[in-house]
Amino acid sequence: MRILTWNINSVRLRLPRLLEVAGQCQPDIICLQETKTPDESFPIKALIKAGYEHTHIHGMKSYNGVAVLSRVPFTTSEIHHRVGKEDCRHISVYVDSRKFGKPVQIHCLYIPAGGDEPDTALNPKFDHKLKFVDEMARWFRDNNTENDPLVALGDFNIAPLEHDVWSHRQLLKVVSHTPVEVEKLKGMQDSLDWQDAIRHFIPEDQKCYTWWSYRNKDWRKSNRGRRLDHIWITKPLVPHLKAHTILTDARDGLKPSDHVPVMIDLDL
DNA sequence: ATGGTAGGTACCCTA
Repeated sequence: MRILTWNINSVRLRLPRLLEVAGQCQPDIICLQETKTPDESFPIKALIKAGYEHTHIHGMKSYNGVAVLSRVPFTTSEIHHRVGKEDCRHISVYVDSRKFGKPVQIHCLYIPAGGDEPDTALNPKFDHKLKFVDEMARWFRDNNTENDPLVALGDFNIAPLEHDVWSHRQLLKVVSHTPVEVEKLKGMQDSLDWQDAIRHFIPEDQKCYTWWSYRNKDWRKSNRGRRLDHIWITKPLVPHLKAHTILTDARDGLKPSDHVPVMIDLDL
């Protein structure tokens, strides 16, 4: 089973790029963030036509929005409201698997970006981000065990490791790489002893990015990237993890998202 | 130290 996550930054504008990625990579399950559209204007027909007959979408006007598009059926699909808001940042689906006595849960997350100022007293968006990550940690721990097969993926808006950013030193005070966020994300990772599926393949001392700002003139040349998009799996899934792909080339071409798709293969 | 670009929307918000 091939699972892909992508912060698409408007699914309506990016539909041709999405169909291109789907055709090239043939993922079984596509998880999107920042779809930026209410469900009634989600381009669902084109995706069904492309083979993604099973859809779980949860969007709103202008901001946020998450979606799961699948070739395989779900047994359950859920919408989760976080930190007392209804801002379309967490949905989940359950997929049956022969390998486990219970379904595999897939959680599609769009963690708040957190604004510019890394100070909760001055910036409510940063406070919201930290509370969101805390709540995720608590919720995963309260609703599951480390023996359950779960996948958590999406735009986490945090680059936790030194080599998840182009300059550790220069980004220590930049939202996405501050010590307080990294500590919160560690708390979330500890909640179910989550394994970082991408760092399973790419050593921690090697640079790895999934996002490059639109503000850089030549993103490839300057290469000031960050690894904001993640795929985490619980321990029972680790023996089934076969491959990963970061579709860096998707940052090129006509009307690219500032994030690139990230993918894993699980034999389920 | 600053400002740079993109998307959606409605004249400004978020990233």
